[in-house]
Amino acid sequence: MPGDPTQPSFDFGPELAGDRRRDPVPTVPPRPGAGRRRSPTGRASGTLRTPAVTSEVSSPVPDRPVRVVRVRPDVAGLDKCFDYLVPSELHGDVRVGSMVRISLHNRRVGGWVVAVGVEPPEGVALHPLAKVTGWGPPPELIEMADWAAWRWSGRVASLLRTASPETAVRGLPRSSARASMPTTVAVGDLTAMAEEALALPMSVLRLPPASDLYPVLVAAAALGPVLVIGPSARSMRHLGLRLRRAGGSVALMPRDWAVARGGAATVVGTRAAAWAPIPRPAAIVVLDEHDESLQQEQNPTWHARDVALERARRAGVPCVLVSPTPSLEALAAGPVLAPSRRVERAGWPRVDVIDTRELAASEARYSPRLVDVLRSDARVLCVLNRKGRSRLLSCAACGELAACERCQAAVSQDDDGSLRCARCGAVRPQVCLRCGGTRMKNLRAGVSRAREELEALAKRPVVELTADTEVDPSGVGSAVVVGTEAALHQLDAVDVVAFLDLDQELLAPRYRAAEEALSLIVRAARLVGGRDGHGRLLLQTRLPDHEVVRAAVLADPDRVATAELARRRLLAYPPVTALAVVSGPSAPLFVAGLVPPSGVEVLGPSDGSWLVRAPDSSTLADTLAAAPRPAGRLRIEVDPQRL
DNA sequence: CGGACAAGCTGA
DNA sequence: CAGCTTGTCCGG
Repeated sequence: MPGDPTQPSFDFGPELAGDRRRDPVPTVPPRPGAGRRRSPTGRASGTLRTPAVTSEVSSPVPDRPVRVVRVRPDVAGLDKCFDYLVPSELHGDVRVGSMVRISLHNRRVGGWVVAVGVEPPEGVALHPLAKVTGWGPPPELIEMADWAAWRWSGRVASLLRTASPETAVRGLPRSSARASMPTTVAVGDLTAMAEEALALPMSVLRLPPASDLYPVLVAAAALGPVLVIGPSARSMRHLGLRLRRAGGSVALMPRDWAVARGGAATVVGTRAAAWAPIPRPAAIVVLDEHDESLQQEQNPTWHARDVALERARRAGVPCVLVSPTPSLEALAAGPVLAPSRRVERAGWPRVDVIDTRELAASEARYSPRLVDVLRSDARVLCVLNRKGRSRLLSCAACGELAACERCQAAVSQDDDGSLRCARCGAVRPQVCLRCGGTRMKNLRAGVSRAREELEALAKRPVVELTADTEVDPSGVGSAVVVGTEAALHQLDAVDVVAFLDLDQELLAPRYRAAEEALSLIVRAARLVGGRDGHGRLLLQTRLPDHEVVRAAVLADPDRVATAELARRRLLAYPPVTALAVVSGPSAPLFVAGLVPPSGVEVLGPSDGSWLVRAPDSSTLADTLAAAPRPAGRLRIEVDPQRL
């Protein structure tokens, strides 16, 4: 296939050829809007003399080739840029974003060209670049990395690494195919909605769990080379391949980095694809925007949604956040488009709520309704978010809770029956510390224990599926599956998902518990399908009127959003405010250097960490950036998912 | 981060 | 005081 971008003929792409022909200075015109928001401040500047850079770049002198470039080294713990000479034979290969090797302090290290045509500082002997490794992120992403480092109080280099190819890219594939779709399948209402969303600068598209998102992808791809991000690698790959099969030019990240950098493909990928090197996206779409895996766990804790929003804003292109249950952050960012109530309801499954308060104690854990389902031939997944045999025990004789003799934390039961403390790791035999009794009552069964009990009730095999069990999900066959939420990721489709103890999710001591619980229900809903199928969710709870339960029953995620926003206002939690958790050995020193402006509070320490609360993320970032960074280990978690 | 170099410690 | 450890500084 001649135009297939996945089988490319590699050469130096049109961009490079053009540079050679027209102008030896492959400069990037400074975008007038780049400084609109408060610019990423200070730490990165080092010897930067910005005015000189700007004037150089905006009025390139043709007969003065690139002689000096500014390079950001890929060295952890060094947040500074340095200037280097470009040997004349490398002029054509060096542009903003290029990956190079430099000698720094007698070491060879990698780095990125962040500016060209730099006025070198006086009195410093410049070294030449050691090597041009290959293509790197486009200039917009070099700027985005500065912004994100400021926004999440992190290191620029770590973000540039995310935006860079895994192996050196010497040339870009010649791409003759156009990125847009040659043919469009008739897909009805969803296409119209997606087009409506794409006509707005920013919008939230609330589509129920059972929706096929392919029409959204097609509608976006019709605009040109777009960037589409979602949490699950499998489903993003699937969507991308569908588009490719229909004739679209598709780059699957991270594998097709070079194709994406070529700029003529629809770019599809997971979280890191928010940094895909597509030079001029026509739009950015984030699927399942509510999913917490779109946020990076390690520092800097950037969120793909926020990166996408900022990228789109800077490029002046539409950004669409798609989710069955948009986060409060998304709802705060723009208008919501949703299908009719009829259509939205059809895309959520039927939900049976079992009020366990009304059941006899013996039936509360496994309700008669659940037992009926277990004894049918339906494919059933039981979700219980507790691993092991038991998480909370009490003495059968005296009722004393089983606690750790060393640190008093609640202990849980190992598979061999001994009691283990999750906090300090102490292990002791199953003996009551108060009365010496040796029989324990399970107050909360873990998955292993539940498996045994369910098998007795179901009268058919029950298999356990957690993040660390080695069961091939396809080999489960007709067995009932019991597992933690990991099972919701591993299985493809079932008839019934039963939450054995939804209250554990609803009452979890985390400020996002309600959103997280609804997110789990959405996952479950995807496994059982929409209302028109025969799939069902079964929720065992003592809180049948909780807004999460009501939202699932009524297919109305807005109930959670409304209740949750009121709570966040009351407690001054995000997105009403912006938070950062500061911890680590150097935290006391860092916190001492903070100068909180009015409206910013520093709370703590509690367990060795501080909480910084600001009215908005921009103020938070400015406050954190203004404090000196002490040496030593320091963790600054901006936008923590948990507190 | 990690190399360079200086200051501090140890043992004969 | 050689030989080593530990700490601080700085990179173009």
